[in-house]
Amino acid sequence: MLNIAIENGIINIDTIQKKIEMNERKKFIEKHTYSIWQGKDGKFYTYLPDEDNKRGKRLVKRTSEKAIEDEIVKFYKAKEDEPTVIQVYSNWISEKLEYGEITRQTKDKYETNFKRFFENKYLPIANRKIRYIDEEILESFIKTAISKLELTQKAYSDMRILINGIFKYAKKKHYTSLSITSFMGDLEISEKSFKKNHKSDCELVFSKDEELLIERFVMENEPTLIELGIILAFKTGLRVGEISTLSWSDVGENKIHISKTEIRYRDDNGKYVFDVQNFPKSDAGFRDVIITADTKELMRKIKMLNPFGQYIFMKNGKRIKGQAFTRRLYVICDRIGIGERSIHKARKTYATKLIDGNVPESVIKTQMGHTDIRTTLDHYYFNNKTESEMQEYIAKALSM
DNA sequence: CCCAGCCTTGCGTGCCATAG
DNA sequence: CTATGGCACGCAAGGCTGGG
Repeated sequence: MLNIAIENGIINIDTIQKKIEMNERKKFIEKHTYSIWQGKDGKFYTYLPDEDNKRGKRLVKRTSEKAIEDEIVKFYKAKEDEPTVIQVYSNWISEKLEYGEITRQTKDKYETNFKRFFENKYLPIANRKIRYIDEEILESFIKTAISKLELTQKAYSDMRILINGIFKYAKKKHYTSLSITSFMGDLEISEKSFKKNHKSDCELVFSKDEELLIERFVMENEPTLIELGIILAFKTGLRVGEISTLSWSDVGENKIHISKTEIRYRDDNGKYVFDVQNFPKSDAGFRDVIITADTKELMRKIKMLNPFGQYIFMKNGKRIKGQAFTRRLYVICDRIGIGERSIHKARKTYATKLIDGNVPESVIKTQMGHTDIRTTLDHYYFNNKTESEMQEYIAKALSM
């Protein structure tokens, strides 16, 4: 059983902080081989190793036992070469990067996650020596983060990846004896402790009417490239990263070939780099998306605005970034008085329409670029019907 | 679990229309 | 002619979600 500093059911962070310090302190004092004695003057004495001194040690004197212990702890702490959590973390991560086990984008992700979880203001452990992190501390660390940082399940799983990675690496290097695998196996965390981000269906897709309003709003004025790109998203279900990197050579008579996507990572100076990656999000992402007659018409309109560019969607000679589409869609939603939704919701709307339209699953999978139809059904299928439509469907079914 | 995208927000800047 | 303010986009930073 793990012990945890809990008072009235609430983890006491101060207690845990003290415990970390106590563990460190105990360790150092045990390590100290010279004895501590009280002299006739009532003061406390001990020796500390000192290579500069002829005797190889120097005598220290303090007025209290605690003060002399403080001095011992300070001394060994300064000499301490045992790594902190953050040091283990960065060694682990650079090793992984070196071996090509993770990509640059993942490193970025881990970096922000590490800051978020391990350097949080409630119970940070980044700068603690990893050897003194025991199971009790670790459990408090995890539970504090979950409750104070209001983590979702997903966020916790991100945190777990780091914890497992760091502690497995630390054990391999003999920085700690703690077995993270068995610790995690024993750790019980209630699903209830996680924050849920519940979103209703109408926040996740557009209804038929809303899509119509958007299209009308765009087409009634002089549509810009960005706006036409938004319409394209509704008509093809493409990811925004795919739209923003389309070239005319990708567009065929009846289909659009998807082979590129927008990526972002930090360069060595920490600056963000937006780039075009010559393969889509997943292998299934390579695909030919069938387009209909009205989409072809749309493509003609787009071509008139930028017929010769390297990319279809360009402004001032530069590729338009994915976020420009999302922003513009927000504004359009505001203008026509419907709830703001991102362009990715156009993809979900598209998928919902295909499913409701009884399109064969194999076709839906290809159009969406999914390897498994479950992905589409689980994450892209929502109820975007109005109440009267729903009533109609149900009435029809009941009368049969 | 590992990976890679998407989402949201703040800020800077250039453009444009309009007010002063 | 200049100040001002809205708008749209780029850049950053950090959080969330999807995919195999």
